[in-house]
Amino acid sequence: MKKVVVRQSLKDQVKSILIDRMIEGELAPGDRIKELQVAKELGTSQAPVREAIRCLETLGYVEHIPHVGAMVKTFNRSEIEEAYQVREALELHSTALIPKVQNELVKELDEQLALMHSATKENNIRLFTQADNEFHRAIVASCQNETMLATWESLKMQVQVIATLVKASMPLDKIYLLHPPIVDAFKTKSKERASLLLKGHYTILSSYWENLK
Amino acid sequence: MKKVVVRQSLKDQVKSILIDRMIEGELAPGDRIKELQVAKELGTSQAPVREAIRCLETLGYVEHIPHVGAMVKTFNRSEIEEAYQVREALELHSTALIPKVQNELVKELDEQLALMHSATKENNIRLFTQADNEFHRAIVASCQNETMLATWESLKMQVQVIATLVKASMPLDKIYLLHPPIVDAFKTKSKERASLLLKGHYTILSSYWENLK
DNA sequence: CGAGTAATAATTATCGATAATCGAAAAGAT
DNA sequence: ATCTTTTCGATTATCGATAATTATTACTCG
Repeated sequence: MKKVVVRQSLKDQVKSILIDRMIEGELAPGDRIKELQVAKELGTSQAPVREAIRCLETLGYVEHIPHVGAMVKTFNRSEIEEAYQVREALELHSTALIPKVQNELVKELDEQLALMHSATKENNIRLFTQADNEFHRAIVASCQNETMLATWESLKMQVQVIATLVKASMPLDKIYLLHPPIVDAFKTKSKERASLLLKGHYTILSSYWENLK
Repeated sequence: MKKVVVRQSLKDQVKSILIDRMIEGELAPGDRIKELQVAKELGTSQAPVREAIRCLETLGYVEHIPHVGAMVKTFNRSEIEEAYQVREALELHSTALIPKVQNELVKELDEQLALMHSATKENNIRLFTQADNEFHRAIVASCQNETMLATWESLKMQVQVIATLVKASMPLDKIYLLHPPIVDAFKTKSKERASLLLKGHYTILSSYWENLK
């Protein structure tokens, strides 16, 4: 892998740093992000920080109120449910759009399945979630529609929240078991069956989510 | 209607002006947008213009290359096709999600149907496209999912392009005729049938689009 | 004591100027 | 003549400072 000179704009660097802080939990939902404060910490001026924040805003990571400021976004129940429904729509249609099921896809699904399986044994929610995400992402990616994939990825944050919450209360092995049949359907080139199973997968997870009150 | 004092940030004003220019055709796809030039024209500094452009970028209206500048986005064939597929996915799933078909929806669809009909007679593509858009928007809106609607609307620009092109070559009355059956299906509360017809509508339009070469 | 109002502090929004970067044109080398 | 290097103009990216706005506190008057 070539390591070319890194020439990243300050805006991009600030953005990365802020995202990292969110992942690490240093920046929790509801926290204020003050432009000048961050600028001072990172040794830049206000401008790049401001741009980075606006960028995070469009990604749906922060909420911005004019003349007041930005804060890390907190998702309410309905926003999360909504995002999940959109995600389902995209995945089901993606499945239908796959021109011809490639071995590449099946291979990727099998790999993520294995990762999910081992994460289940260790009860590692973080690892499980990651593999789960890659699993579903692979399906969307395989329909060769960049716009579809970009749209799907724009829901990442909301799905992250629901995933963590559901997985904390629903045993990982139960979630895991929803996936192998889907791969089997793809292996037999049966897109219709895969689509149905995927739909069932969402129905079951939704009902678990409903009971989380 | 109350007319409260309008206090719009410069960024928002610049954004509106630039969008207007795009609609009016003063800013055509491929045109450069130079920050300082626009700032001078509008009598502001560079900063608000810069923010406005970044905003348009995330809306997908302009393309921005670091250190080079922004230009009005031109969509290529595949981007347009892709957006159309995503839109189909969202509309089909929205139909399935509608909890109970409300009279409100049917009424709205009927209204837009009438507008499309009169636009057909006058052969007014602009008016037809607008009604057509509202028709499909109403379906997505009726599933009560704000995220779904926002996602759908994010594809506006690409769909605008395909709509104009297809309608220039396919007679409006043929397009019009695809819609009444959908409304009928909703009237009889048959979501499954509506979904199928909607799918057929997209299949037919896609095939027309394919032949446009 | 309490409601309304003025002063204040904190923060964003905007500005004008400068630095960094890119693309094209000019100059030089082979 | 062609390719590379240098220079230059144009434009974006960043800076530090100021204006505008909001939220908070302190204050006045009944």
